[in-house]
Amino acid sequence: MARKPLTKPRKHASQQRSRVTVDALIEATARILVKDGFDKASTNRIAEKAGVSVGSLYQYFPSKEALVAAVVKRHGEELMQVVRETLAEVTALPMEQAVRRLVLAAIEAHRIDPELHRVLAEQIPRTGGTEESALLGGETYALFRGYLDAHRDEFRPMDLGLATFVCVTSIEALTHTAVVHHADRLSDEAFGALVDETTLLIVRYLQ
Amino acid sequence: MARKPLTKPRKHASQQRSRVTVDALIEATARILVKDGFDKASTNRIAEKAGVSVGSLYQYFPSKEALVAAVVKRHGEELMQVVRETLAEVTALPMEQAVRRLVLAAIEAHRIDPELHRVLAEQIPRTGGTEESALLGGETYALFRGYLDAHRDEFRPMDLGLATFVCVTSIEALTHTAVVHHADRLSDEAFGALVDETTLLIVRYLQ
Amino acid sequence: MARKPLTKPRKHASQQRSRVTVDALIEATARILVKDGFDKASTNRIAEKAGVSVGSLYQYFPSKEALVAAVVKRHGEELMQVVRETLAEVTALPMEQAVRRLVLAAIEAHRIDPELHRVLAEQIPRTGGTEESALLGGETYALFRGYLDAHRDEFRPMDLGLATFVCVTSIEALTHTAVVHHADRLSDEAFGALVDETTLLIVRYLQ
Amino acid sequence: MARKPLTKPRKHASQQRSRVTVDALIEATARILVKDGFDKASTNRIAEKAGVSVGSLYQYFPSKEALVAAVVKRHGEELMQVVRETLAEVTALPMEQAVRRLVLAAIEAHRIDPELHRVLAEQIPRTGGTEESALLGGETYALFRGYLDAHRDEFRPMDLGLATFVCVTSIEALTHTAVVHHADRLSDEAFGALVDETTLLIVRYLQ
DNA sequence: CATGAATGAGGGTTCATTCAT
DNA sequence: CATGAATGAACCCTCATTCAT
Repeated sequence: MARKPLTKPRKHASQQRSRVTVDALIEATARILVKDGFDKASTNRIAEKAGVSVGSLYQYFPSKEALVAAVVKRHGEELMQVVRETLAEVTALPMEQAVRRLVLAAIEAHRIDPELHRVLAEQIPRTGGTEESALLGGETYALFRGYLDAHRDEFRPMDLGLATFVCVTSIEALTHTAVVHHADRLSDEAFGALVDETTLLIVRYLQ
Repeated sequence: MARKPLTKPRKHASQQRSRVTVDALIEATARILVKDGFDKASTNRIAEKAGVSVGSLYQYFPSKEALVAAVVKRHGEELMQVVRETLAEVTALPMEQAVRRLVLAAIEAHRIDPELHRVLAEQIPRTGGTEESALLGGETYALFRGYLDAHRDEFRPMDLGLATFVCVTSIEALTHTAVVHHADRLSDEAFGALVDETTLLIVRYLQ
Repeated sequence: MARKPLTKPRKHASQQRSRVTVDALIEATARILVKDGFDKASTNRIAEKAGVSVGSLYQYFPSKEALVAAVVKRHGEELMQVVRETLAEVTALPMEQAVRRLVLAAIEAHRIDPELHRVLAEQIPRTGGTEESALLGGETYALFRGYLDAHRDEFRPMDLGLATFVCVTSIEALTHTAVVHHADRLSDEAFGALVDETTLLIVRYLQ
Repeated sequence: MARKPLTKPRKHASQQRSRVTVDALIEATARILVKDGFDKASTNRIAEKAGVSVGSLYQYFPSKEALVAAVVKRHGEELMQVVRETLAEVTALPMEQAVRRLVLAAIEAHRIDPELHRVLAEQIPRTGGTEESALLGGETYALFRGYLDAHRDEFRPMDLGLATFVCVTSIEALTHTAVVHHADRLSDEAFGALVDETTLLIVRYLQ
């Protein structure tokens, strides 16, 4: 009956069995979210698909929201993995190449699980406070800003925070829209062209 | 017996009384969407807030979805109003001024009802096929592309379709994110700076 | 999305607790059907009378129809029990005695639960295809025809199928009408007379 | 709101316009009953099909039940018309011919509107008290009994009431089942054979 | 810990009936 | 009298959550 909106996992799943169960639940949730959407994703179905009982589900997650939050977190971490690695590789590169690599990384990130990305981006009742699309964690901003800061002398003088916002938001939007909404209609060349243009957009903006 | 999810209003509400009721329902839906989110917006509550009975609600809208679709449509038309007017005014202007005006218009459009805009953008189960956020109707693309086409000689040679996509998507994302997610944290100067930067982004890209 | 009217029970209720619940639900449905008729029999009321929650009801039956179908099935099986047993006992008997026993069996069958029989016969939206009043399953025809076939030499030459139809339909109608509609007005002697007459009707017809 | 179960027409529809409206309503009800069944027959739809407003419907009939009762009454009268005429014609005929004519009349009566007959017989919540299927009014019994009485010397001695019950019920059941449930599967010869058999059944019984 | 039967509030929707126009 | 917008009780059904086993 009571329906408290807890959002944190219940336990840290130290044991092996637990870990497996938790993963199965998160994965099942992701799959059902993709197939049926948030509203139709019922905890009973999730538990069933995960091969455990509803009771077990509630052993590890205090609420449906917590489960979804875990999916968001997991997917977000996969995204950040890509972003982090790319930004590390890119530090030494000249600007244009760096930007191009970043754009490619953004596309790659969106392609990890485009369907899931879409559902999470579109129909998850934002659960936290300010959340930057939740999937893009402030870390991306920090990393990118770090890059800009390190290469400050290659650019025109600018407000770093603002420039970061402009670049990150644009790249995110362009790659997201392309991958998530137009992937089927876009040929490889078209994607290539998009990368060129996006790179151009950012490079000219920063110069 | 199949039950198709109708999305069209049930009657055209030609009479006065009807018109008022329909408007009240759409408005109530918008308000409740904002306050409670899509999932918690129940038809009974909407009807109550609109000051009519559920029965009346279903006299004018065949389903909850149709009601929400009407809200999307109404809001979308308000947005398009702004976009259309601005693009008309702007045709004769030199590029930089034109772009600046467009960016301002985009902000203005997002400020019509930012809370509602956010809910519609984020948690409305996309109802149609491809829909570009549904709020941005293909018309925006067409209009902007028309502008680019008319001013082609002021720009570098480019793929018009692609350039339109890049510009529209970027402007949308930047203004949307700023207004919808950071409005409270942004001073007027900050907004001014954002307009400057966005304009710069687009202008340099097109030149 | 289409929503097919399921008619099969949801799970086979193998466990003890389940079995009890399922029986309670079927019994409650039967009782409410008798008291209020089909239209007024609501799932909530049925659940309440069965002493379980609506949720439980839907755990075992996917729809109201399925529940009613279960009642029909249960009652039909009780009827067939009587019919089957009687026809087995009767094979060796001379015709008149056999027919008399059959008529008595028909009355007995209708008396199992006359009120329920009436509602089922009268107001249950026929759920299957051709359904012979659904309560009388084709089996009765087959059994009776078997009897006629085995005793063929005692009768006049005739179309077995047609004769079966005539006999079964007549006996059913006479006993049904008597028990279901006139039980209160009929004395025991009157019933005795009815049995005599019905037997006479059939015997003379077959000779 | 209030839902009183009145059953009598509201006015006698003396005026011409009224008569037409009332007929249209009854006819519309019959058609919708056939097409959608009792549960799906809504007063709004009936009114629409009849080409009048719901308001007008309630001007002439105090409730949905009254409307259905009127349909039952009208159909019942059409049946009785046939029965009455036939029994009048038949008085002078020798028994076998008389019975054969009666059986044919019963078939004819069921063929007036078999679909409607079926719905009325099967799914109309019996609205009155004892009602003999309501469609068969006691008059049939009286008329048939009259015939038996008049020809008493041609038959064996018998309880007239009981014999009437047996004959009327059997003929009704056989013709009803044949026409309403097997009409499509029965050839003309099959119907002929059925008439022969039914006649035989009754004649032998009475002799 | 796991299980899954049980719960019941609440959701979307329909429809007989009324009543202001 | 006719109209049809409005009403709202009631219906069927779902699903997050609990708890006895």
